[in-house]
Amino acid sequence: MKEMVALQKFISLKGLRRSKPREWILEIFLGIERHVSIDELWAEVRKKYPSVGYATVYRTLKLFCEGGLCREIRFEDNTTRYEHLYEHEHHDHLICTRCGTMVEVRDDNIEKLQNKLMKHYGFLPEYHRMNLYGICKACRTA
Amino acid sequence: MKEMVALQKFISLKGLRRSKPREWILEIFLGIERHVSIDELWAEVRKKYPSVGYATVYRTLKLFCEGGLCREIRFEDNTTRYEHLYEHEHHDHLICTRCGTMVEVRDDNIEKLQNKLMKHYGFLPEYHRMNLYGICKACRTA
DNA sequence: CTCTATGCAAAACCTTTGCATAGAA
DNA sequence: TTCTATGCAAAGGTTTTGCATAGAG
Repeated sequence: MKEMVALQKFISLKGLRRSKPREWILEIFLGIERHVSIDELWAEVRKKYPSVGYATVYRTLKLFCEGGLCREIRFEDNTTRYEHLYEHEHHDHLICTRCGTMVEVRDDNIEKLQNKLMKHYGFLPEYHRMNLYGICKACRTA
Repeated sequence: MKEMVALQKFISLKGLRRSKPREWILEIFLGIERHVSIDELWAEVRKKYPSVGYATVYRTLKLFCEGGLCREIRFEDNTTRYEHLYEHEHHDHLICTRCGTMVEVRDDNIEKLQNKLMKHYGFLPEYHRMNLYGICKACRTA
């Protein structure tokens, strides 16, 4: 898949070396659509490739971030998670405070106003994080 | 001050007890307008009240949060900080990626769109966190 | 008196690193 | 061969807790 190509390209570019563990971790990571923590990803990787160590997953995720394949996100509940980034558009999150469900959203009007707001305060916009918390439909009708 | 009254009220309500350390910590906390980490606050508290322990500051900040006096915020750079909340309006942050300067802002149009967005996805809005990152004027002209 | 609050130190976590060995190029 | 990558274990940080004592009600 194209992410694997992007990874190998990035690896060559940096003068690093291809390796099986990196390919395995990317394969498993891409197969999970949720945002995963290192622990969760490690557990999943080990199911199929038991030899992989925690530190490798840790270092590999950092490498993926550098290579533009994923993004680290820190939530209010003290957890650090990683989400797919490669060819994914920028998006924000709606998070259910009951069940934890997360929906990726994007609203161009909000984006515009955010940039306008930054400019108004003299900032050159770079990026942003917006998490909207509430109770999802399923939880409200349950 | 009114925050002190609110604190004592909250303490009675919960069947807890008043104490000097709690008053001291609140006094120092309110005197700092920046967002502080536990360490920073502890250092400031000790300057005036050397007997106070780290764990007390830690537990007291949690208590303040419960009592609606402060809010814990976790930033992308892995730091946990606390900001005043009592009778402070909701606000978001503009953060300079060069110097770390933080500006508190509020944009009602954005707020409205955020609520609209949540409702569109079936969420009952509760609260949100929005951090906009960029380069501030001072850093750009420096 | 009774039960909470505190300070200290240690435990529990999570993140990051050092090092000897395996593996790419 | 020469470096990088890996797994393990241990080190670093930070957050949280246990416990004996002080203190509030």
